[in-house]
Amino acid sequence: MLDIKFVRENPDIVKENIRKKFQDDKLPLVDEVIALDEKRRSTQVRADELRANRNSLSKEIGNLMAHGKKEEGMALREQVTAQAKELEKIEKENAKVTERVTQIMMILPNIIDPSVPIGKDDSENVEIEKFGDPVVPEYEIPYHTDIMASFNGIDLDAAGRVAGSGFYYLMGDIARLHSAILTYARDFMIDRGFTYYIPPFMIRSAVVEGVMSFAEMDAMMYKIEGEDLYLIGTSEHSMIGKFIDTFTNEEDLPQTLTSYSPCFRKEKGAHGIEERGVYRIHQFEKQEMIVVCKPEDSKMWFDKLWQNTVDFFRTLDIPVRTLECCSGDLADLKVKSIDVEAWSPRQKKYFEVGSCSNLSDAQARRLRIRIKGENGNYFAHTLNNTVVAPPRMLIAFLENNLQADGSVNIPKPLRVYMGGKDNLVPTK
RNA sequence: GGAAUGAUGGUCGAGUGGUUUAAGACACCAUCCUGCUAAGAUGGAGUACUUGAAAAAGUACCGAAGGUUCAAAUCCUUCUCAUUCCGCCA
Repeated sequence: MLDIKFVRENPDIVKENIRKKFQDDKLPLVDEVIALDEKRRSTQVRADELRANRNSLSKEIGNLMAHGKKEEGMALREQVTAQAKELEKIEKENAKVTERVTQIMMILPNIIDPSVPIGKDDSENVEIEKFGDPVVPEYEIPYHTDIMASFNGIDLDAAGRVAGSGFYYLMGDIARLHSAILTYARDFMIDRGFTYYIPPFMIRSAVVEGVMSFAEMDAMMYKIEGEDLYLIGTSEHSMIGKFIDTFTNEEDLPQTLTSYSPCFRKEKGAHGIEERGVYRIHQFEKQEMIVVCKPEDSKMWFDKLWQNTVDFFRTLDIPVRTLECCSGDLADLKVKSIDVEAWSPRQKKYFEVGSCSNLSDAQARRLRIRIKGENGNYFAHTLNNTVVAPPRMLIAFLENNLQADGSVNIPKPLRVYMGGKDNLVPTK
């Protein structure tokens, strides 16, 4: 969400930005919102005048009544009643205009960072850097569910009967590996100075509506029947929700937080063949990082955040690359976003395992996340990034650590969480 | 889940329809004054929007949203949260 004052003073920048994002249908909204805003301000001035008049007359009525001058009081009362109609009309008009202004401001995209590559859709995203060699071994890498099955580690049939498609049972060493990765990720981020959080896994509709659009909400969120509660789609929802309508003291910044949560997503829409198994599912777990910082620090934090994920995957011997979202693929609230993708030796390509976003002050303005500063108050900058999200991450882990004999290497940092084992041997 | 009580500024706390411009205290900031582990005096200080070059002014905000009224912190309705008691429970 942009600052209406910025739009008023820089309509050309706002329009140019819309063009860069290939959303030309939104161009007329800029002039519309500027005109509406002007109208809103003029009606507010009139309404304030009327209210000021009413306040002073009411006070006089009070005085007159107190001194027993009933008739004079009644006369004034009629005056106030007379202008009440105009006030009501103006208030209604003002509310209507304000609603439309807010509506437009919600869909005007944030000004993208100058470094963002221009492109229409995800096909024009740009690879930034590769970390580690994307090796394709000579032996065949089976589909990830088959690798898991060789350890007796997955039961999708039973999950289908019990909960439907998009759910899974993980068992034995594979389940333990899943937990080990999350615990390692937690400690990895704590060691880098982040504060560990376990947030609420359900949130109210008011918070949901704050952190996402209605369309996203419909496509993602599970609602609890008979309650005003939704299952979170990511811990970002409850972590950012924590800051809604708050002031944070400048000296308490930056807030560098790492949160664990299960995530629940409807995943409405069609899925390709490579999304079978535990790639795209209704329930997964995620270690996330959230940063709330001063505006001048957000670029620096953005680079630190995605670097954390890259480092994490590299300690587990998984080759990754960073892929920058082009202008057309960038969500409207974001100024810049980089996906971390892991190498799949089976598919011989990279696939998304994390997403790092800088929202500048757009999310903060929308949710009134403010900083109390020495020289006045201002909106914070917010960022979020995935540390790791198994079981999808297990796909990359198993494919990259699979040996010719079907066993799976446990990289050194993970062994302490796996009972000291340095490899897993298939049961069949 | 049932019942009772409550929610007021940075903190405590007064306020049951009209000199409330939210009293008072504590904490805070500025200035002044005073020779002693600091006290005192005066003043200032919230958030948002609007008008204005500025000084300043106006409006709204007493948990939230509605309502009644010329006028609401105060009355009415709904909701949220907290505390206590009972019940249930890992």
